Amino acid sequence: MGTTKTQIFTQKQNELAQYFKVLGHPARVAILQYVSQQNACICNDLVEEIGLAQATISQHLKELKTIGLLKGEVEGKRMCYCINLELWTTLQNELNTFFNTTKSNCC
Amino acid sequence: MGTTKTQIFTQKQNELAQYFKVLGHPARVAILQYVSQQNACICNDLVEEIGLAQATISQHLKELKTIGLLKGEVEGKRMCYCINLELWTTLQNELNTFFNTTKSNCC
DNA sequence: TTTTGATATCGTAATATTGCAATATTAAAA
DNA sequence: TTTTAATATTGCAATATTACGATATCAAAA
Repeated sequence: MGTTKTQIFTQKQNELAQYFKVLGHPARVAILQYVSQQNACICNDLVEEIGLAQATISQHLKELKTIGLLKGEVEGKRMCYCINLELWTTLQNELNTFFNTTKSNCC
Repeated sequence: MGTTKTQIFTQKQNELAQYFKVLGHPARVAILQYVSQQNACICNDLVEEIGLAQATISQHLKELKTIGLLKGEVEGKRMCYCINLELWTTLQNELNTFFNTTKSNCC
C-alpha cells in the first residue's frame, strides 16, 4: 500500500507519468524557467531567486538532473545548470503525441 | 514542513505544476488513454481494464474530474466519463507555450 | 596550508499520496 | 418494495514527497 503499482502499466505510461511528475512541482517549473532566462549559465542564484533553502533547491535540481532535463557542469567551485535541449525537445514531442492520440470525441 | 510552498510562486507556475502533477500518475495516464479509445462513452470497465481496486479507480477519476480534464455524466446507474476536449486542447497549448518559452541556448 | 564560498548529502519532521476493504448511496430491475 | 449493480465515500495503513538545519565536500583564494 502507498506505493504506485507500476507493474500493471506499460513502460510508456510509467515513463510519461514520471516526466509529468517531475514537472509537477512549482519550484521545478520555476527553476527551469529561470535557468532558461539566463543566456549565460547561472548557478545557485536560484536560492535567492526562488526563496527556498539551499538544501531544498539542491534537491529539486538533483531530480531534474536525474531525469535528464537539466545537465550540470562543474565550473570551479560553482555548478552550471542548463536545460538539456535534446531531451527537452524530445519530451515536448512525446507530450504532443500523447495529447493528440488521447482525444476522445464522444459526449 | 512537508507542504509545497505555493505562496512563493506565481499563479501560473502553480497552475502549470498542478496539471503536470495530476498527469503524473500512470493510472491517470492510462485512464485518459482508455477513455479516449472508446468512442462510445464507457464507464467503470476501468476497474477490470486497469487492475486497481474500484475505490482506487474512483479516486483517480475524481482527481481528473476535479481539475476538469474529465467530465462525468450520469447515465442511469452508470457514470459516463469523457475527456473535456476544450480544456484538453487549451492545456496542450499551454504546455507547448511552456516548452517553447523555456528553451535555454547556453552550454 | 588555512580559509572561504558554493554545492551536496544526511537526518528528520511535517504532510501528501496511493491503495484498499468496508460501507454508503442511488437508480434500475425484479 | 426488495434486490441488485454501479459508483462514491470513509477510514486507515504504507509509503513518498517536501522542506530545512546541520554537516560534509571540494576547489579556488588568501
